[in-house]
Amino acid sequence: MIDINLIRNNKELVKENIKKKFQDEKLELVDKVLELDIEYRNLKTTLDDLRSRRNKNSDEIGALMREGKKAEALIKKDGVMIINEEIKAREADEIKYQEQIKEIMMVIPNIIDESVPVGKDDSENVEIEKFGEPIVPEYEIPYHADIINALKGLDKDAAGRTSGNGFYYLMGDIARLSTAMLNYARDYMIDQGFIYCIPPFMIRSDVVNGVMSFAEMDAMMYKIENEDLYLIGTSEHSMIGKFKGQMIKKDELPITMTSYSPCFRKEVGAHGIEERGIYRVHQFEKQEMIVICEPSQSMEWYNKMWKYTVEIFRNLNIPVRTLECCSGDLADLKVKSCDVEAWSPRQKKYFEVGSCSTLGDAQARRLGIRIKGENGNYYAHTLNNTVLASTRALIAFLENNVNEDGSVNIPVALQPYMGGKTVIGK
RNA sequence: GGAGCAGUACUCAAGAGGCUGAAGAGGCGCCCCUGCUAAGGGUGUAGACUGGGAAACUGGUGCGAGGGUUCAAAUCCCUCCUGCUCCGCCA
Repeated sequence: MIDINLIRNNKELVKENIKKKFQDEKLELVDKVLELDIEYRNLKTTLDDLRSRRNKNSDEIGALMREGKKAEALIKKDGVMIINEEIKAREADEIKYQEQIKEIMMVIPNIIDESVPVGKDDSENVEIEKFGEPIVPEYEIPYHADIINALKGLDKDAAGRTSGNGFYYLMGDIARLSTAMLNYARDYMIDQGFIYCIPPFMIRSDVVNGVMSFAEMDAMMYKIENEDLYLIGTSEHSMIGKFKGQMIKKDELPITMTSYSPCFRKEVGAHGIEERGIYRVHQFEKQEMIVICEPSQSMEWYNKMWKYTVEIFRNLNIPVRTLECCSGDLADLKVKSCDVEAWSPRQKKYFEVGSCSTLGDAQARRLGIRIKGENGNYYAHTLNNTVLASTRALIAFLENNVNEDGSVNIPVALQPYMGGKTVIGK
């Protein structure tokens, strides 16, 4: 959500930005919202004036009553009632304008950073940098579910019976490996000075509405029956929600936190749950990082944040690359975003394991996350990034560390979390 | 889950239909005193969101959230949320 003042002062910039994102159908909204804004402000002036008169008259009635001049007070009362009727008649419009303006402001995309490449969709995302050699070994790398099955680490049949398609039992060394990676990632972030946090795994609807659109909610969130509670799709939801409506003091910034949570996703839509593996599932676990900082520092943090993820994956012996989201693929709230992708020696291509974003002040404006400044308050900048998501990381890890005989090497970084084992499945 | 009490600005806190956008205090600014470290005296100041205005300034909203009653609500009524105390239940 951008500041409406930006549209008032520089609507060409806003329109230019919309064009860059190939959302030309939204261009007319800019003029529409300006018109509504003018009408709203005119009406507000009229109504405020009426309210002012009501308040003044009411005060006078109070004064008359104290003096015991009841008759005069009664006459004034009638006058106020007329004013009140006038207010009532127009108040609905005032609310209507406000709602219409907000509705439009919610869909006008955030101004993207000038460094973001212009492109229509994800096919035009730009590779920035490769880390590690994308090696394809002599031997064939099996499908990840087969690697896991060979190690007796997966039971999807049983999960199908207990919970349905899209769920899984991880077992034995594979389950341990999944937790080991999460714990390693957590400790790595703690070492970077991030505060570890275990947030609520369910949030109320007002928080959900603050962090995503209705369409997104519908496609992702599981609702608890008869409760105003939703299972989180990522801990970003409860972590950013933590600061909803808060005024943050300067000396508390930057807030850097790393959170663990299970993530629950309906995955309704284009891809759905269609696989026998664990690539796209209803439930996984994730270590996440969020930063809330001064506007001037957000770009610096953005660049630090994706590098943390790269470093973690490199320490797990997984080649990765960073892929910059082009303008058309960038979600409306985001200023700049990149995916960290892991190398798949089986598919001989990279696949997404994490996503790092700076939202500028758009999310903070929407949620009311402000910084107390010396000369007035202002919105903070918010950022989030995947540290490590269990299932995706597991796939990447297994494909890059599996040996020809089906055993899997455990890199040094992970060994303390695997009871000292250097290899599993031998 | 049941009962009782409470929620006021950055913090603590007074207010119990009109004279309250909110006393008082902490905090913060300035000045003074004292001088081995933590305090004393004086004085000033602010406060959230927003409309108009170049500005001075001037309106509106805002006392946990949302409704209602009233000419007028922090104050009365309803619903919800949160906290505390007691009881019940339970890793």
